[in-house]
Amino acid sequence: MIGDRYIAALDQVLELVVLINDDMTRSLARDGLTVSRTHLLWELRRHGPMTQRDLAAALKVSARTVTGLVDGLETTGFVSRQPHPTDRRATLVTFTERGRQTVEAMERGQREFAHLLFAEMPAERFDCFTAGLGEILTRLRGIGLAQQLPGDDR
Amino acid sequence: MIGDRYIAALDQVLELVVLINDDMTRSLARDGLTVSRTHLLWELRRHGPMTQRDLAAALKVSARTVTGLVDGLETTGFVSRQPHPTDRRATLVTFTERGRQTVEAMERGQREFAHLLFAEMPAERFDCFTAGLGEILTRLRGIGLAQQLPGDDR
DNA sequence: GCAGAATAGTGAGCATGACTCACGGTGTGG
DNA sequence: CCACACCGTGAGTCATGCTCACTATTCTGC
Repeated sequence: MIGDRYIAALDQVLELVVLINDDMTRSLARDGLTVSRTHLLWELRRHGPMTQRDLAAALKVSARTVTGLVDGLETTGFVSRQPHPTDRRATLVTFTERGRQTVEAMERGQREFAHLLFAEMPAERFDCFTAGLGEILTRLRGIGLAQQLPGDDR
Repeated sequence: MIGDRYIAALDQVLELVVLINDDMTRSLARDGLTVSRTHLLWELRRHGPMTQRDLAAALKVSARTVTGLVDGLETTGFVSRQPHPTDRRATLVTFTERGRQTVEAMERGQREFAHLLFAEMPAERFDCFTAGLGEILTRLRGIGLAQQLPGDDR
């Protein structure tokens, strides 16, 4: 049956999801980080200093959760809270030197990881793989939105 | 720079990981399940009734965690605890009727999902995609073990 | 210019899932 | 038959997530 090949392919995709997740979690733990806290650092890297409110929106998480994440990152010395220059209600979350260096090191690590995954792959297969991946992503983004609508909007 | 294409491909893979994770979490929540509890149900599906100790080993999780997962699944009526026929220390975790039906429904859902992802993809691209995916998985399995050794053995 | 609405952050309290440590009940090998 | 190993779980901890309530501030509309 042809559908079995699809099942097998989906199993492969799911295994990939698990392996990537585990690998990330493990390597982050070595830096004293968690996945959620790293997402926050990444967002900070992309946007520069941000208010916690903006972080909550960017991470699609409640404001309260951001308070907790920043608490943790502040305790472990990756970020610091600065007063907002014009809005005394808000705080600006900024990198410490250690935080900045850690994120830069992670970027280098990611580059190495990408190389390790793809560098030895024949160019033709790489192109075809990314094409297939892109097609799946497009499809997933579509149904992802479709499935969100009935249950919860947001 | 050629490495940028690898980075872009890795970004795609990471986006896939996130999308799949979110999709799974959402659809499981509709059934009153979580990812962890579903892993347990899956293991039960593959092996039949199991002791909690075996479940802990299969899920790569502490025995205490399994107690909590089974507690939850028992409360929501997916599994039940049965006395072990020969070892009075152990309990056998078995499906309830509802649990069995739910898992079977999930299997059908997975089949549909695989179809939805791949059925419209040209055969040639599908073959090439799965080939690339397989290559990456092989590589990841290798380094996954390699990376475990220095940090933690286990 | 000032009252009331909206916004920013956080305390309190809850659920889940992961861990360790300790402990009681049970099985088993010497 | 006794010491040791093993099964499950209570107790306590940590990290994420949530909501609700509250304070402090800012903005708006009259």
